[in-house]
Amino acid sequence: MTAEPTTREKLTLAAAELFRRQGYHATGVAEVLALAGVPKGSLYHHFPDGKADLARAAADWTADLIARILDDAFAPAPDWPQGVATFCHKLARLFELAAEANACPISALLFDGPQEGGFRDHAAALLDRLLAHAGAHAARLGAPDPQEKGETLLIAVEGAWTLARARRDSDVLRRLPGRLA
Amino acid sequence: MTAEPTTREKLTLAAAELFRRQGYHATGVAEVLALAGVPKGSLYHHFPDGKADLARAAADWTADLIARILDDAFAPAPDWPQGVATFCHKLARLFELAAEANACPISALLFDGPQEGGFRDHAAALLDRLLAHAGAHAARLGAPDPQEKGETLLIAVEGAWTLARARRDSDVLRRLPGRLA
Amino acid sequence: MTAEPTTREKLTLAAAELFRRQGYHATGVAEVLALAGVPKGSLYHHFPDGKADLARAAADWTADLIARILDDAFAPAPDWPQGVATFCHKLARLFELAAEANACPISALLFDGPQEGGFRDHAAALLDRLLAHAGAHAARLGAPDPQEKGETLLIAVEGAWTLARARRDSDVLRRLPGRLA
Amino acid sequence: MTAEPTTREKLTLAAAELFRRQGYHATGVAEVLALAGVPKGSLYHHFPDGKADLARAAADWTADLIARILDDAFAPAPDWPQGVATFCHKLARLFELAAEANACPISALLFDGPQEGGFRDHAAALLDRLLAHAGAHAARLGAPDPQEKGETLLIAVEGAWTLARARRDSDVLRRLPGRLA
DNA sequence: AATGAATGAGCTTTCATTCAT
DNA sequence: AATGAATGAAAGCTCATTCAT
Repeated sequence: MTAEPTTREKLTLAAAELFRRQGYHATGVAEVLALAGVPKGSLYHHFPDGKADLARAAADWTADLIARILDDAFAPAPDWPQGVATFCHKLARLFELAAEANACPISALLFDGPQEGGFRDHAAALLDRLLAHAGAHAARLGAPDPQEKGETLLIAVEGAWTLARARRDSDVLRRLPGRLA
Repeated sequence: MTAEPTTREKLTLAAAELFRRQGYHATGVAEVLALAGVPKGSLYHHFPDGKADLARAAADWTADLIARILDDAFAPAPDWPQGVATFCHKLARLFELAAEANACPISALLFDGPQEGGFRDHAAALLDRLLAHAGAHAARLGAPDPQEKGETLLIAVEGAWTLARARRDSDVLRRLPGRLA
Repeated sequence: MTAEPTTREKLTLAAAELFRRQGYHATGVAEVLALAGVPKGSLYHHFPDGKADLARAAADWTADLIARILDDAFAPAPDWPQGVATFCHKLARLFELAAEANACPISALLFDGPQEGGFRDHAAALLDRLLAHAGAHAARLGAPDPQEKGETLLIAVEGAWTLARARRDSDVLRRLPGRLA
Repeated sequence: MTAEPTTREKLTLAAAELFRRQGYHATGVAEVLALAGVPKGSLYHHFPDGKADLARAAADWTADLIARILDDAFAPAPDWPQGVATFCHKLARLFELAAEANACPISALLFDGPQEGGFRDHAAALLDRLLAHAGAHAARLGAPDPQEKGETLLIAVEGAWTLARARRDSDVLRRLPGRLA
């Protein structure tokens, strides 16, 4: 039995979904409210800074999602390369979930947001946490140069998602481990 | 002797610059006109479809720029890896030119544009032309699997630009050849 | 030993302060609640008609304040002119209390309030009471034409406060008795 | 044959009228646009800072109006007191023009406006110009202490308008010269 | 009596575009 | 071809108020 999500959660999820699919600037708060099923006035009760706050919450939520996928892929892995392979397959499935306009969640959360406020620094901090997270898995699995391993994984995944999106083909992500070898 | 750029060229350049730095939706036509130094009413003579036309012209211009950089890097190269190294260094310099908010020109032109019209297909075609271009250089230089070489280069460069942007550090691009080896 | 003010008193004081400083329409109920340190939901228990009620209470409180200042100035005065002089000096001190944006409390309470409801008539009645109050002091002190004396005092004080405010200089009020002579 | 007023003039006049009658904060830009008969989008072409710009323009227009009334009253006057009398009668007529809610144009333009931006200083400068204007007439007519004469006139007129408004009686202004004697 | 979430009408402003000259 | 005024839909946000606990 799943509890009814709170208004705040509904808004965060709707924002994360729409900002990723359409981008921050291409998405209106009215769209977010409609998808969340929440009336206009409620937004500013939970997110006093409005759309910018929504972007922060969506970025946080997305970073948590990626961290969880990293853990799911690497926790049971016997070594780093097999963890990478599992991670890429999981991302390919994530890619397929949103049929149209699959912006990479990581890029989307990092680079499209309010220009004012500390959004960019906040996003950069989230990325650093993700890189540290990946690096920790690499170290635990005994990979040499664990921090660089994490960075390389991120670079590869970001680039592959871009090509997958242009081609509308999730297999670009699935074939990524082979390309890296 | 460089001729005074035409109004159309001024608008295209300004649009390419701003769309890359801020994104299509975050940029207003008024900003483009101001940067181009062109009066309000002129836009629709040169770009009858307005902002969407501007996006197409900016994407074309950017694709030409990347193709030119590819040629400059690979034409004099003795083999594929050395061409890759030169290309990455040239991109690092391009990255540094726009001090702030360095969106990757390739990603920016591909994914942020008008949702209507054939923009997305147009952008995908531009990317395919760039991949073919890179693949041709790989073939000419005798690299095995030339088409895949081109794709891998694109993936690596896209991902590295992303990390470089988050870190605000062009060296991520300069160190990319070492990482690929 | 001063008792802790009631919620109603806290709200009235905060409203009187803010309505005078910024005007009724420029002040949000949220601001009043914040200054009073009272939670959102409490307002409508104490002031069922909401903001309009708050305006009435603030006007009443302000009228009482002015009446008290009149009494303090004129009760010990040997004659009308000396009472006027004391009153002007007391107002100059009141002016200085609120460093910025010193709207005259009398004007503020009279003319900026809800447009509906009997607010305007209520405020006019308060002013008449103040005029009668001043007139009574004039009569008691043996001034000729006591009612007109009260009116003239009000006119002078209102006008002087206006100039003092524009000049940000309380001395305009202090020099008023000399000007009247 | 009066020329059709420009859009800018229509907006300025409508704003001056409504801001005086209702106050700056109680007036919506939509009301101004409706009274001016101008579509929404045009406002920001002529007044880039929107409502705040409108307040400045309305204040300027009102200051010019008062200066003109001063000139009309004092230019033909044989001495200062007779000029004052004429001026007060002209103001009484102005008072009657706007049947309801007759805020004093001078006070309204000075004290109710945007809180940010240099509005307050701008308004204070306008008042100083008006005071200098009145003082010049006093000097020309040979009145002693001409500058103070101007200030006293302003104080009296401001205060009298306030009482006239509360009483809804323009005669307060007409009787002002007698009171000053 | 007290509380914080909920509510939607209304606010000012920005937008890409069109029109008249 | 060039220009600046005009246009109204839509944007993000604030508001006083009501509701459920």
